[in-house]
Amino acid sequence: MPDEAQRPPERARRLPRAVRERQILDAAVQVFSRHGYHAASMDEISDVAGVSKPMIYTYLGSKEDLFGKSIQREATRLLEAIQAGVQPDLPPDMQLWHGLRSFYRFVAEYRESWTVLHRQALTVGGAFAAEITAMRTRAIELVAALVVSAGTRKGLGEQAEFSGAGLSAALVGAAESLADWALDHPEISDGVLASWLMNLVWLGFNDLVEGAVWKPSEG
Amino acid sequence: MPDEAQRPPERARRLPRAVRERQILDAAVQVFSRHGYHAASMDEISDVAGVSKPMIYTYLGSKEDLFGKSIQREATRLLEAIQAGVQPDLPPDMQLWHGLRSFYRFVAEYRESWTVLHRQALTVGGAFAAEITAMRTRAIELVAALVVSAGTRKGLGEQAEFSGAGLSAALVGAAESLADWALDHPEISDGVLASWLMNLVWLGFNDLVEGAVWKPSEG
DNA sequence: CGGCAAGGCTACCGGCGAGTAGATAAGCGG
DNA sequence: CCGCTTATCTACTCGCCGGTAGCCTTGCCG
Repeated sequence: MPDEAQRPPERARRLPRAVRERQILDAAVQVFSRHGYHAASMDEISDVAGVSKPMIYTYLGSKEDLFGKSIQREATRLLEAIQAGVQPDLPPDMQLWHGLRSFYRFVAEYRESWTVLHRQALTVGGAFAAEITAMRTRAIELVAALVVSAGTRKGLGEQAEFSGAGLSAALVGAAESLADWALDHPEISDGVLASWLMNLVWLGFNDLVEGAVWKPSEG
Repeated sequence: MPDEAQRPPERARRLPRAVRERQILDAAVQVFSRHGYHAASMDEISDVAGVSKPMIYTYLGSKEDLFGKSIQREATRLLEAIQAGVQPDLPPDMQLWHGLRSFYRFVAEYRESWTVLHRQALTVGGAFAAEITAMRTRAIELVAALVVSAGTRKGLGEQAEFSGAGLSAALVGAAESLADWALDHPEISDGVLASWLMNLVWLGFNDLVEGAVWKPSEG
């Protein structure tokens, strides 16, 4: 089979800059998610991307730049995925439910994105850690708003408002931890995962053992 | 002030091996918790410990050995702190309550230990990550046992048992996340933190907004 | 008071990996 | 078909850091 003439030389087919940049970012996310920032080498990233090292430097700058751009792209993806699934005019519990489902769908589909954001980004001190922490804080505040909203809607917002920040931090942590757990149990659907969390935090264990089960009232 | 004669020469006072080993481990935990495994340098650790680099190698072995021993010591401390606070003959909710309080007390007192265990240990692939993951899994299973025990005690263990693993993972994640949050809010006592979690997971938000509040039934 | 084990140090090696210099080739405009 | 822009490579430099060789020194023990 004379396929050598047909298939152009395996490596280094000339491609427009934008495409190469995307490939490099893909490779970077993959390698960073596997080894973390410090243990990842530019050589391995260039290997995975299928280009040579200088390309990375001419297109995307230093290792730190590259990491920053990787983080930024994945963070944007995550936020957009969640925002796409949430409808702001629904009641708080339904908003949370849809947000959680979108979140777990994203984690399942882009597990490397999630890993690099959740685990690796904090291990580089400085600006990135701050950026990630800020993003996480926004998420917590968003959840806190939902909680307070649900609380005041039923009266007695006092207690809920007081401990809202801490509780929301705990809830976000629970969601993240369950996401990690779900990576090892891909057979569990995002709907089930979200339901577990809703039962855990919205109804609570006590209601659960008494037989009450929360489930989406519509859609 | 003639204090030079009284105070023996600042550096390199001769000390027995056991003491030096402790100092080096203290320094290692401190530096590892600040920079993570890869970004930490043996030079900085030796600086902080107040000894020269070869001492570390003669006493505690390679960088990886040193990290392993640091992890091991801190993990043991954490486990002992928690076990010291828990009484196995109490009902499940009280056991969880006391365990959580001990946990938060430990994190507040040894924040560097917590950081190195929680954040940094996973960034070194291989044996350490596995060890830490195993420890965490044991914690999750322990909590799961409590949950199932509480569930069957009230009848209807079916549902609780089915989702117990995932829920426990979420609960442990919530506890960890709240611990991180508490690092930035040292004015919140361990009792309050533990109470929040108990309300979150044992009674649930729903009961909370309806006015019910869990509190320790004795001591 | 002398010797010797244990404590401790300075000064170095070697490799790995970030980052670069400078050459080469492929396609597009004329 | 000619050149020039842009994509791309090979092959290097250089500093940092894990790890070590060899030497000094303190103080206990007889």
